[in-house]
Amino acid sequence: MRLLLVEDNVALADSLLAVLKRAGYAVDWRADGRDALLLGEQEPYDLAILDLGLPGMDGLEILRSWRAGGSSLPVLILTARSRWTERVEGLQAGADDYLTKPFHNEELVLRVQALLRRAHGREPQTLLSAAGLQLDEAHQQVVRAGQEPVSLSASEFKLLRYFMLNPGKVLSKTRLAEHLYDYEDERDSNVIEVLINHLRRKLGREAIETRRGQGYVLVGAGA
Amino acid sequence: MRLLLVEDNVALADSLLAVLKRAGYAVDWRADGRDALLLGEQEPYDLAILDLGLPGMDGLEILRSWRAGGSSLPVLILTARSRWTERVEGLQAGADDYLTKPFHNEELVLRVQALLRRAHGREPQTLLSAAGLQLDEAHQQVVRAGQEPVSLSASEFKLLRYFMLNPGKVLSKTRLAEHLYDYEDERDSNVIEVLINHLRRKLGREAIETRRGQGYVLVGAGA
DNA sequence: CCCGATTTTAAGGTTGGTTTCAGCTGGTGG
DNA sequence: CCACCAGCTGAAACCAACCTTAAAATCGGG
Repeated sequence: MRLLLVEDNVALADSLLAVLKRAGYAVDWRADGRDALLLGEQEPYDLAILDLGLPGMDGLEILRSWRAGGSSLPVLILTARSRWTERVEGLQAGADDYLTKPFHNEELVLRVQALLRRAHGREPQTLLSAAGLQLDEAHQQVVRAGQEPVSLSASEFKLLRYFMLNPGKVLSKTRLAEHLYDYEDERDSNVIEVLINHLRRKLGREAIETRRGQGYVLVGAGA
Repeated sequence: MRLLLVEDNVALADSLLAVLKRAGYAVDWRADGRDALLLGEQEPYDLAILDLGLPGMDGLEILRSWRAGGSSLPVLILTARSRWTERVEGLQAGADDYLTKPFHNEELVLRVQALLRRAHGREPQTLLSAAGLQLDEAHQQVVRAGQEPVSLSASEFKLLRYFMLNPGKVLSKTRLAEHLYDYEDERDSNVIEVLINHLRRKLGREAIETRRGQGYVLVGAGA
């Protein structure tokens, strides 16, 4: 699967590139609107992710130009603003989906998957792999190299996917909770600790390391 | 794989062409019925997609003419109407499958794949089978290995077919609803649960497993 | 227009994942 | 060496997701 990412903020683009590549996509990145316009016309991408508010040429213009040229390339729009009219404008210009910043990386990956599935027809093989684990979205289970598949509950799955999208990174309990409950204000509870416990039980004690006072890390399984 | 697309609506044809090409097929497109008739007789296509209600010559006539000439070219019919009698008429004329507009691109590609697989002998003839079940498109029935056929209502059928096209995969209620009601926005209801209940009643309780918070899976009938 | 079949809504019961809780463990700084 | 506190863990309580049934709305054929 080849994606085109059009985003002028370098830091954000870097992070998105990493996330998308880890999710198994081949991604090209352009910061300039005109470049992107041409590239999208010439190369056979499966999907484009388009930021609005670009230098050189606005995202909506690019999109309209592609559509005018008869392209049916699936397009996911990113924008900082969340006004309802903007959303409508984007969809009218021919966008297939719309995501407002800030967003969770996971949500981006989910939307990309949904769009590819819908537009492209065939279910892309979605195996997210990191740290000696393979996460199978289709079957909602994990496989440790050479072992039986382990089935996970909904929140265990969501948490593990977050870890696997950020392997080797220390993730604080606050951040994990925010991810799990979409910005809900923090309660005084140890839910995360319990879930971590469940995951360790299913994946092996050593899979997730504790960094006292900082958070947790998903570590590579030996290999 | 060479496909022939016969469709007079230019916009729709464009979009279908894009989708099918992206799915890896070489597609020729004809808008006129007579052209298509000749082309289908002369060229060695692997499959034809035929719209009903064409200028020049109706889709059903083309199909009947091909069949009269002894062709066994797999044919997938597209139509705007959804009446049950039409469906039967199409299948009796020699169509191999039948798809009513509007439909998801995803579904079109899935059906094309299924038809090609079937035609190339990799699957038992004329029946979609998975998980110990066989789906009889012509009669809207399912057969469980070695048992009486069970007839299904339209939506039960549609849902079950989606399950059988994705055996072993976890399908969320949202996704099932999207598939059932082509793009209609999500209503707050338990239709899917009720339908699942009906299917379980007809296929056996264990045929569909529930993954709490994630969706449902069609499981193989124990071998 | 009427009748039977199908689809949708609604309501109450059930269940298993989620959350809480209470006691425990072990690292850390004084 | 001790006290403290972050994190661990088993089990109980809770609640949203799910199931089931039945009645109401809708559809399709005659």
